[in-house]
Amino acid sequence: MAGDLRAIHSHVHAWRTGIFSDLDGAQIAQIREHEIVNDYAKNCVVFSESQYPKGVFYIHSGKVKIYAVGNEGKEQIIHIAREGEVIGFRAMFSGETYKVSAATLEASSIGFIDRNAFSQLIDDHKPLRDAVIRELAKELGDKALFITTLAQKSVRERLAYSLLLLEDIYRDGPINLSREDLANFVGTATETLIRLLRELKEDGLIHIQTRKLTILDRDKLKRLAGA
Amino acid sequence: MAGDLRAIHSHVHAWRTGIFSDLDGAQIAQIREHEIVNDYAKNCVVFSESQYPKGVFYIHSGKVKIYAVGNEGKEQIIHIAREGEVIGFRAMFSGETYKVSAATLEASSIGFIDRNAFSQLIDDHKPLRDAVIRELAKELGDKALFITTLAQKSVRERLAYSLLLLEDIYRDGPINLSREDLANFVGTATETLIRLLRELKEDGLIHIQTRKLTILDRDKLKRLAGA
DNA sequence: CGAATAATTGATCTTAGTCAACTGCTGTGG
DNA sequence: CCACAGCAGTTGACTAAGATCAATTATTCG
Repeated sequence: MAGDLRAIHSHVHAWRTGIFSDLDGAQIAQIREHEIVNDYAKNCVVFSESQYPKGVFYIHSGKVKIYAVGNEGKEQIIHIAREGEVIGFRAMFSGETYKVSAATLEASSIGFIDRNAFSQLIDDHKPLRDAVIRELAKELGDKALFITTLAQKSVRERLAYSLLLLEDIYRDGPINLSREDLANFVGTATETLIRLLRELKEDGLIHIQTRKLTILDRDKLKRLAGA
Repeated sequence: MAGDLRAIHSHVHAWRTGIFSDLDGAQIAQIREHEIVNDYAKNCVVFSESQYPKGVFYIHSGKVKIYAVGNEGKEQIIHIAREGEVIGFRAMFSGETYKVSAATLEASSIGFIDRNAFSQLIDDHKPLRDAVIRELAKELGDKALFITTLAQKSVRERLAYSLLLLEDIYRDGPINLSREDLANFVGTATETLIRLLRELKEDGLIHIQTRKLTILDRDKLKRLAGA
């Protein structure tokens, strides 16, 4: 019973974030009609580069990495999506294939909404449409910052910046990523990442328990990431 | 008189690119009613980071760099816009301040369209709305590639890739940028950029005439830019 | 309990950034 | 029209950040 309550709570919460946040109950019910929910294990591909998108994905629970693969096979993680986020609509709107892939970082429950249904919903509901445009615009602003950070900052600064981003994404628990994924998010080699993590630990900025990272001194990290 | 003809021609052409490309004559006329055109000299700021957007800018002629300034004052050029492009709508839709600045790279003629007028146009014209969403989505895909390139490729590869992008932007003449701007586009130091340019010249891939760069061997550049 | 996979460490090497000096344009006023 | 100031471009020497390679130790999972 307690389990059910938690499930319901997280469900309600999820629909209150991201681009669906402005919709009322009736509209959400309408979306639900077109939604097929699937459970994904850890490390499952949700969609893959160069496919044509057939719809969008709504994350009910779990975490999904959005990444591009460079031509030496190295992943660059562009974004980590959490519950409440809709993913995969970029390509749907551009009319192109996916330029990125998506894979679960942990067991996740993800709904699929057919592209026609979603297009229809967007045409019919101005708030949803505005939310989609706002979301696209916001992400584009985020990417400008990401590009600048990548181009101008040292790996150490980028790591600090990334940890702060990740703390928000993993807001209800410790950051939980493989060293490789973390390195691919920061944009560095795994070995370099490990060395820098150790430095941060020795300086008392973070706590490390194998895969689980906790931030201890947010202010110092911010200073390290910025200026 | 010949001057007038050229002006008209370039004008007509400009409206045929970018997000306005799907509009018919009547719709363009309607936009024109709300447009104020200004001439900008070289190196003029069009809009600036942390301002609140009051509308969007339509480039009739000229080139505009869109850039972010890192906290050591170094510019990172995110995009170079050419005639036909609408700039500054990202921030307008996100409801935030500009996250980037825009400045002319050469003398340019740029129209301003008030935010209310533009919003109205978007709500009224589904094709324009779709074009805006498509454009935002497309740019987001481009940024994913840009991020991956920046994170995984050497400066040499990035330079090759950048030159190919720039060739398309400067499609009607040689690439014409200061060494500093080019370096800030590639994401490297000016000195490094100069050394690599010389190598490309010595290998016969490009031709250099002070500020003007021409690509001689597109295929080799593509190979250099990476698979 | 191993086998497989992930994490860590050390040593080495390369790339690209920084600093400093110098050259060569460009445009402006005498 | 030329000189010169100021800025853009170029070059060299040096340095350091970070990648790569190779080996070793933890973890995890069947």
